[in-house]
Amino acid sequence: MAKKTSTQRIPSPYSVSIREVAKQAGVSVASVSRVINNSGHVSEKLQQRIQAAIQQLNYIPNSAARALITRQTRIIGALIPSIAHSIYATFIEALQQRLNGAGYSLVIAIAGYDRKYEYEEARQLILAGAEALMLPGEMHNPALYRLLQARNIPYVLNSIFHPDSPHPCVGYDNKGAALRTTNYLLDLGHRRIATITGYCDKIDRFAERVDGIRESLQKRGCELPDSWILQRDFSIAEGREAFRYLMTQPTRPTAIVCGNDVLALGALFEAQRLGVQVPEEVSITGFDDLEWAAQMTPSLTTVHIPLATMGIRVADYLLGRLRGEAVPHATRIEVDLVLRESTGPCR
Amino acid sequence: MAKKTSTQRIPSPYSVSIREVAKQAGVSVASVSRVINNSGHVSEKLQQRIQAAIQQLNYIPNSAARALITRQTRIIGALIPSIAHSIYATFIEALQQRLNGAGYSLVIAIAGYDRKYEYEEARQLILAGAEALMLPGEMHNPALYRLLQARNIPYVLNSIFHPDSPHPCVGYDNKGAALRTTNYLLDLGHRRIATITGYCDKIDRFAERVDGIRESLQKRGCELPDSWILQRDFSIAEGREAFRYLMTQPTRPTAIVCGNDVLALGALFEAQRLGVQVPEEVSITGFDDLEWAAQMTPSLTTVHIPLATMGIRVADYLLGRLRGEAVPHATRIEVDLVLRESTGPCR
DNA sequence: AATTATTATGTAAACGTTTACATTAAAAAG
DNA sequence: CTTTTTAATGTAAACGTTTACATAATAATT
Repeated sequence: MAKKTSTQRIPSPYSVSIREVAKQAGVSVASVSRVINNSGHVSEKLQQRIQAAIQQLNYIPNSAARALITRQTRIIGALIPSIAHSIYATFIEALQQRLNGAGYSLVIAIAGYDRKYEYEEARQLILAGAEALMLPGEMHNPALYRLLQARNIPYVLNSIFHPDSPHPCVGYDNKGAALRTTNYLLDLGHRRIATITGYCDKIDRFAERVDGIRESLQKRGCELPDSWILQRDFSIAEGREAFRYLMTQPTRPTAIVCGNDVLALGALFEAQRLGVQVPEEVSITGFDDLEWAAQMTPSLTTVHIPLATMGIRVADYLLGRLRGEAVPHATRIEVDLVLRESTGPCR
Repeated sequence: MAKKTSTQRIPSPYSVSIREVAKQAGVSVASVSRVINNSGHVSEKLQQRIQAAIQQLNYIPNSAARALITRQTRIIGALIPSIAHSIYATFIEALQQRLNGAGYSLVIAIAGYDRKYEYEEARQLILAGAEALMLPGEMHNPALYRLLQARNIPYVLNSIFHPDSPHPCVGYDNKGAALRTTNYLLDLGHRRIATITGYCDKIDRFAERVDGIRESLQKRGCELPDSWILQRDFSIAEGREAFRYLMTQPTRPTAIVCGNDVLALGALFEAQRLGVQVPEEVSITGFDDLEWAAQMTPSLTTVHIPLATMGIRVADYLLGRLRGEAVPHATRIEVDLVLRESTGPCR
């Protein structure tokens, strides 16, 4: 009776290993490795033979084996709330470009706005081998911070500037920017100012922006009533709805500070539909300076964020940490209020 | 004289290996492994002890070691031309969600519009361990196709539907959609039709859309003069410029088919600036149906693409291939012309 | 020419998992 | 109470690299 055939590991058919390259070139695996990583100590002659073999066999080193021995996956993870609006696009593009240039790959995880879910995504990122992480804002699951600490994983927060926080960050002063925006509207004579913004309890950056508006108003003896803080998901439709609501109230604001450009765009679109003149009847400001902000009619007064710069700074921070260099704990990105047509003096 | 201290490999300080978990739980590494992968054959009692040890030590398996032995990195790569405009956002988000659900990570590489550079990015992706790849459109470096073939890496093209091509794809019929759009304009009485679109030699999807316009016109005895095919980078500013150019010509088109929504948005913005009435003086159509297309005034007649569906189908194709299942060679995504306010009868 | 310093090349031991196979323990059948 | 079957657990060999160390070859010095 024939014995049952023992299952045997079937090698992946098309994989070429360093050993085959070495055999083809008639050298040792060590020399091949040295050529791949050009760590020197290989004669010109051998180098050529090995390069030829690599070409011939279409050899690409196995990343897993490499990562295992060097303890470097060369993967960096980024947690993003959403990419549904292009807010993050330029930023991520710059970040990725910079990381690629340094031989790292960026893995993006879309975390949504739930802290529990975000934690799971972060875990996945680490499981996937991420050596460092980028996180949006400061409000995260404490378990996530503990995990990063425990595993000694470099990370950096983006889009905020909190120099006194224990967590490193690269970003801008949300409160200050909103404060300046509101000051500008006050200077134009506006006193009744409302805000259409994101959910402050979920996204700290919106909370900070509201704080800035409130502080600016209070310093001039004005107030920001709770009923004029309209918190919405950020979509154009929600911005439109919120604007319509404000316009149907007995007392209307003369100026609206929007938490971001998407909401501002909604407000502008709805103003157009309702025949509300901007800026004559109501001034509108945004935050982000997305591409169309400058292009539409009326063009949008908004806070410009140098997103590409922020991407580069984030990359440099993480790369610096991974190289063991000294890096600044908090990096400030300067933002500017760009004055355009959507704001004007209060009538 | 003391001998020079020999360099020794310094183990990463905070990494916890499966061996430590095994020791902590008082079991063998095999049992720990079985629990991690819940491959069964482990008693309730041991399972609990092991889970406790994992929790206690905050153990996360080493992805590299795992990938090395299983030959699975669980990484899928996506080549994206650009994320500067949110065109890809919804698509990628859906794709990523689906892949994550199946335990895979998505690595995105921004490839730009240069085929040589794209090849390098693809190589990087494979070097990073990507088991499968998604590529936009069909026009790629032949070397890239050879590489994929040689290494037997599953891949799929997106945003096109070429059932007769040797390459698998998930996407829509660009030519057909443009043809239908143009037919609709012809039905409205338009005869002088121009197009503002992307660079056809770089991006096949734009070329196909132009083909569709041309074929539609020819069938009705009309023509698309070369001077009315305006190829631009896609930005709002370029769309504005192209529209202005068309409006200053001795003979104006009465309708403009734009290659995508961003260019259409530019045209609409410029029309507003110039005081050109849309659709009374000129009808404008887009392609993509981005969020604001429905929201602005006038709202934009455009081709709606179910991007989330496409993302899911792409994910399912690649996951199917990786599981060795039979998968459809070409999957068609149905697109619809959405009629809105930016188009009307020719005067 | 002999010795020493330098450089090139090779050998083999890790890295942290998974898993085939061996062994042991428990349950079922005789 | 054996014997057989089934399930639980352990042992050790891979996986494809990198790199410390050993050795061989070459160049520089005496």
